[in-house]
Amino acid sequence: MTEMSRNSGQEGGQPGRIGIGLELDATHLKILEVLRENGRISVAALAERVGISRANAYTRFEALRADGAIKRFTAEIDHVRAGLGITALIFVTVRQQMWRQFRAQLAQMPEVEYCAITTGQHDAMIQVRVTDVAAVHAMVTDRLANIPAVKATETVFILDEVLRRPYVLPSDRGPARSSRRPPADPAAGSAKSTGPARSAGPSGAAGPAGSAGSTGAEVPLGMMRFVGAAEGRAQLQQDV
Amino acid sequence: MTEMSRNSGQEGGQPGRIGIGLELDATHLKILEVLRENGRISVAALAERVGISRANAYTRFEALRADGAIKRFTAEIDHVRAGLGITALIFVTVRQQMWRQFRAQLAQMPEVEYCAITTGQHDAMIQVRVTDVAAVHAMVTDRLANIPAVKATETVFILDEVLRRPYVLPSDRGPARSSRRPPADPAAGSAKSTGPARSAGPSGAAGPAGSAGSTGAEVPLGMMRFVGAAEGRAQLQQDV
DNA sequence: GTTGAAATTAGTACGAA
DNA sequence: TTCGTACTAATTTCAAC
Repeated sequence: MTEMSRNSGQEGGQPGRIGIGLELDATHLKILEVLRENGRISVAALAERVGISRANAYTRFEALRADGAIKRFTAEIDHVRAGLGITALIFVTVRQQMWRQFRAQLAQMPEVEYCAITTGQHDAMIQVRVTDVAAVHAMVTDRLANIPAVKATETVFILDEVLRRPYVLPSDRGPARSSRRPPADPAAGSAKSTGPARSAGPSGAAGPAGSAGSTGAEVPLGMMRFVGAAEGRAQLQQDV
Repeated sequence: MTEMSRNSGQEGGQPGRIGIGLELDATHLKILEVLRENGRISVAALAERVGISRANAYTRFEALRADGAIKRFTAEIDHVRAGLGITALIFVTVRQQMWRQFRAQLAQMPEVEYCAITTGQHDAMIQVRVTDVAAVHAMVTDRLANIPAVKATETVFILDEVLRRPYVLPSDRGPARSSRRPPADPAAGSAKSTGPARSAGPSGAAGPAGSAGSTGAEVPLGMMRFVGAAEGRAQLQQDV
């Protein structure tokens, strides 16, 4: 039930046409802005905060949900408090003919919180949350490695999560536009920055810590270093 | 009063010791389980679904929030629908004396949805959502590259987000070590409005009564390939 | 798209098991 | 602690403007 798909789950859209089942105006975005920071706000309070009538707020609220612009409401849980103190990223190289199998296996792994298919050196990145480092090891060697679709993995620990915004919205950038200079934030109730100081290894099990290293290569200004796609799947990174 | 005005800071914690202000029992986890899939469920419905009284549910609900186990409630938004069709990961190498500056600059970038400090070749990974590919380029070259703290970057595009779970919980893993077992998701009442906007569907089947689980901790750290700091990324191929 | 009133529900308090 | 109930305040719905 946590599956996602490229088209982001259409409901009101016609086949063959990705996208707009509902034209989102500034008010819609404002609603989303409030809702992403306080998913439990009452519609009445929401209306007041957005500056519209309650009935209007109800209508739009329902429309956003029915349209799929709001996918669901969720509680952000402190995973450390919940007993999952270790977070790791596993970069996976997948045999290109076995994507389906790979995805199917992923669904069987409850410790996986997020998985994205990427360009670059690897094919996918998965984020896992577990109780201890040993569990990461078990996950990688016992489970991932046993999937034929998995050709190679590379694991990295997360030492701290500096920032997590509920969901980025275009309004954060001012008038929804492309790449140009962002004007000042309007009424963007800027996301309260996630508190720092949450280490991934309070139990001392932080694994290979430290990142003293430097790869040396200075960034060549004006030149962005895109990593090419691995083996026959790419096509997203020109336009630079 | 559904405002999130409650302070999410410590309340039950003693000074000098960050840690368990609240012992989470199976009921607490069950509450979290429901809440992460339907953050707008009413406490009454939550109580029914968890199998406790309404008063008890209110008490625990507030305790979880005050304790910080629940950090906040948020709406998951379809970023494509919202106008942000491009997602990218930027791996950043940071000059080690300038972390503070780096973090400060991050807060100024609204397109950043997530940032984690990692072990491995790079020091941080940031996830950005923008309208188009050019915006990624602008972001990396105009903004990131201008931060003195940033020594180098590496960018990768996300082609598809295969799965995102609201938040992983220990109960997902069941009591014992995991094998291959589907989590048996008891479909959340996230469907369309079935009555009041905050309802979650009455008395769904109780979820899997998983208890606090621990993954087998006696796995010897062996052949897993942890990426150390600053080691070159030369070797990529390795069958685990 | 807005306001106002009715019906329902949510949140709180308190005694009992 | 947890439950059950009664009471008060708030929310949602539905009407008319």
